[in-house]
Amino acid sequence: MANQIAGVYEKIIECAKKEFLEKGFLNASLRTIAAAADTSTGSIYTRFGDKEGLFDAIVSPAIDGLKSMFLSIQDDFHSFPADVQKESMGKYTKSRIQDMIDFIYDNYDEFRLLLDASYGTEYQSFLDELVDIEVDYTYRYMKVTGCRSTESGEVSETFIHIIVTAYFNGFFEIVRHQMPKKEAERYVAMLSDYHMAGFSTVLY
Amino acid sequence: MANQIAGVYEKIIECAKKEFLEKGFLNASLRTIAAAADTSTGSIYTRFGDKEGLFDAIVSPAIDGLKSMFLSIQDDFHSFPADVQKESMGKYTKSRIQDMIDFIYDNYDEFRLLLDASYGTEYQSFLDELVDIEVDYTYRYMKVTGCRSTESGEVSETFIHIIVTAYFNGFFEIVRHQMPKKEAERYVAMLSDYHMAGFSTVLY
Amino acid sequence: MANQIAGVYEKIIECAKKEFLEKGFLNASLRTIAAAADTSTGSIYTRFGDKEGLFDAIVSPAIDGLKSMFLSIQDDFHSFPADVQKESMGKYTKSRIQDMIDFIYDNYDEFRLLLDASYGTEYQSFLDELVDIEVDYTYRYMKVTGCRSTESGEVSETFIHIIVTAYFNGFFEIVRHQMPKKEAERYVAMLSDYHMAGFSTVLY
Amino acid sequence: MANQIAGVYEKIIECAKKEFLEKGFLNASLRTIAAAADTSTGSIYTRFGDKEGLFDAIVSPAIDGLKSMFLSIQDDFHSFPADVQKESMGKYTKSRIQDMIDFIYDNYDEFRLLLDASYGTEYQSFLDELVDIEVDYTYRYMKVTGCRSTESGEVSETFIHIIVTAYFNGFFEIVRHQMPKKEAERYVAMLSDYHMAGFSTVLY
DNA sequence: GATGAATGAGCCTTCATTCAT
DNA sequence: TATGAATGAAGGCTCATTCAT
Repeated sequence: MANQIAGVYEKIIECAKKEFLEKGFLNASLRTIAAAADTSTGSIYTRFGDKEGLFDAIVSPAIDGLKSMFLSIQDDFHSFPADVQKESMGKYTKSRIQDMIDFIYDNYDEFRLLLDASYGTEYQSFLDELVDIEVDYTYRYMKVTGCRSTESGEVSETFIHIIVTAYFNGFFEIVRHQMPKKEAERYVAMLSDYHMAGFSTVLY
Repeated sequence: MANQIAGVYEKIIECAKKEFLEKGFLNASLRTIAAAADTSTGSIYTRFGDKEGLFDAIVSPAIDGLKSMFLSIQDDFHSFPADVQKESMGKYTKSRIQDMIDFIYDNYDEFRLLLDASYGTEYQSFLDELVDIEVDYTYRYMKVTGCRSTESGEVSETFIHIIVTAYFNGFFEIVRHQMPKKEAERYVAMLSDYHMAGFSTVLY
Repeated sequence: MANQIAGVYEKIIECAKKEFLEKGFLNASLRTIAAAADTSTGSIYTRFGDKEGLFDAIVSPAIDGLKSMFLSIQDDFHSFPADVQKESMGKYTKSRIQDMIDFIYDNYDEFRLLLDASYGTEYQSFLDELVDIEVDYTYRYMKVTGCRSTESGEVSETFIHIIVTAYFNGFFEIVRHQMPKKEAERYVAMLSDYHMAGFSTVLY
Repeated sequence: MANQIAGVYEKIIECAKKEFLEKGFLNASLRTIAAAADTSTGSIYTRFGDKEGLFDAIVSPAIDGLKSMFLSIQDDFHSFPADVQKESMGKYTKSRIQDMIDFIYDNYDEFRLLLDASYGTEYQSFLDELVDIEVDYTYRYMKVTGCRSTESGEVSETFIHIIVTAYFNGFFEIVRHQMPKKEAERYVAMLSDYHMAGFSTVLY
C-alpha cells in the first residue's frame, strides 16, 4: 500500500488558505489550488473528500482549539462558588480573554477564513457555536447568582442569544478589521466593559 | 409603442426573491428564475440589465427607504438644542425606532435577502452605510454634549465604529432570526437599553 | 400612410459607420447603433431590411460611384484607336487615377469600412469586382494592341487576375494605412510605375 | 497517470479545421466541434485552453515552419558577398521559393485558415510578419548593393512596405484561389519576374 | 411607419467531481 | 495512492430579428 507523499498535505492546506482567502469559498477553484500545490485535483479528494472537506481541514483545528479553550475557561469559572463567581467575573474574564486573543493571533488566517471567506460553507456562521456555549453558561451563571430576569420573562432567551452574538461579533472585529494585536487587546478590553455595562442593565 | 408585458416585472421580482432567498445570490440561476416566471432570460436583461441589477431592483427600495428614514430621524434629533438632546435621547430614539421596525417588517424578504443572501453583491455589507451614518451623528452628539472621551484618545474612532456595528448587527438579528414582529419590538427595546448602558460606560 | 421621419435615415447611417468602423461588421450591434441614433432597432429594419442591408446602404454608393467612374475611364480609353492606346496608356492612366483618388478621399470612411470592417459581409472582397473589370479591359487591350502573351499560353488568365489584384491591393493601401492624401498621390504614382514595369515584363 | 485519450487531439484538430474553414473563426462553434469530434467541450479546453488556443494549435506550426524557412532563406542569401547577391538574386530566390510552395501545399488547410478564416484572431494579419522580415532584408540588400533610392528620399519606407505586402498578397493568392500546385508554381515564377521588374524601376 | 420588448438559441467558459490508468 | 483528463451541466449574457401595439 502506497503511503501519501509527505508534505503534500501541508502544501495543499497552505495554497488552499491563500486561494480561499483571496476568492472566498464559493469562487475558489480546486484546480487552482492543486496546481499551486504542485499536485493533482485527485490528491485533494484523496485527502479531504471534497471542497468543503478541504475548507474544513484548514479551519476546524482553529475552531476546535478556540472552542475547547473557551469551554475550559467557562468550566473553570463555573466551578467557583457562586459568590466568587459574582465578584470575580470581570477580572477573571479579562485575564482569560487574553489567551483567546493569543490563540486567534496564532491562527489568524484561519479565523479570517472563517469570518470572511466561509460563505457557502457549514461555517457560514461559525460564531453560533461559541455563542451557544456562552449562552449556556450565562444561564447557569444567572441561576447560580440568583438573577431572576429570565425567569420573570422580562428577558427572553432569544435576547440573551442576541446580545451574546453581538458581543462575539464585536470581538471578532479584531479579525475582520485585521487589527494589529496590541490594538486588538485594547479594543477587546473596552468592548468587555461596554458589554458588561449593558449586561448589568438587563440582568439583575 | 412596445410596452413591457404587464405583470412580468412583478413576477420576475417575486420568483427572483424566492430563488435568491433559497440559494443565495451566487448560486441563484437566472434561467431558473426566468422559467419560474414564465418568461425568457432575455426579458430579465431587458428589465434589470444583469443579475446584480435584478438583485438591486429587489433590494434597493428597501435600503433607500430605511436609509432615508434613518437619516431623517437623525436630522430631527440633532436639530434639538444640546440639552434637549441629552435628556431626550433614550426616549426619542425608542419612539422612532418603531418606525424602522415597521418598515423592516413591511419589507421583510428584502432585508432577509440583504442579510443572508447578498454575498457576491455590492450589498455584501449593507449595514456599513447605516453604521457610517450613525457614527457620524454620534460624533456630532458627543461634540454638542461636550463628551471628551474621543478627544482625550481614550476612545478611538475604530472602537466607536465597532460598537455601532455591534449595535446594528444586534438590531438586524430580528431579521436573521426571523423573529415575529411583537417579539422583535421587545428585543429591540432591550437591545437599546443594553447598548445605551454600554455607551455610557465608554462615553462621558 | 405615415412617412419616415426625416433625418433618421442619415443619423442611422452616421452612427452605423462609427460602430462598424470600431467593431467590424460581425461584432457591431444594431442595438447600439439604434440607441446612438436615438431610434429603435425596428426602424433600422424598416429602412434597411437587416444588418447586412445597413452595411450595404452605407457602402454601396461609394462602391457604385467608384465602379462607374472606373468603367467610364476604361470605356473612354478603349474607344481610342489602338495606336493611341498604346502610346498614351501611361499618361492617360495617371491623369484619370487622380479622379479616383479624389473620389476615395471624398468617401474615405466608406472605403475604410469596405477594407477593414467588411468581414462577414458580401463585400468581404469588394476589390474583386474592380479587378474583374480591369482584367476584362486588359484583355481587350492586349487583343487590340496585338499582345500575344496570353494566346500563346505563356500567361494564364489567372495570373493576370492575380497581378491586377496585387495592383488594386497596393492601391488601396492608401486607405488601409490611412495615408494623408498628398502622400497617397505620390505613392500611387510610384505604384503605377512599379506595376507598369512588371506588366511590361510579362506582356509583350 | 491520466493520459489523454489517444486520437482525440487529432480528431478535434481535424473537426475544428473543417468548422473554422466553413464558418470562420468568429462564427465557428466549439460545441459543434466537440460534438463532431465525439468529445466534450471541456476536453477542448483541457487540450487547447480556449477557442483561440485551438485555432492557434492548428495554425501555428504552419506559420512557424514557414517563417523559419523564410528566415533561413534570407540569412543564407545575405551571407553571400555583395556582388554575388546582386547577380544571383533572381536565380537564388526562385530556387528557394519552391521550398516554400512545397511547404504551403503540405499544409494547405492551415494556410487557408490563416488567409480566409482568421478574422477575430491574432493571426488576422499573419502576412505582416513575413512582410516585416522581407522589408528588413530588403533594406540590408539595398545598403549592401549600394542602392541609394531610399536614402535620397525618393522612395519612402512606407512604399517599400506596401510593395512587399503586395508581393506577399500576390503570392498567397495561390491559397486564396485554391490553385492546383502545378499552376501555382508557374504563377509564382511569373509573379516574381513581375515584381523584380517593378522593383528595378523603383530601386536603383 | 415606429417602437422596443420578447424571444430563445447560442455563445464561450468554468467547475467539482469521477475514474481509468 | 496519484494522476489529471473527461465529463457535461450549468453559468451569465448577447444578439439579430420579429411583431404586437
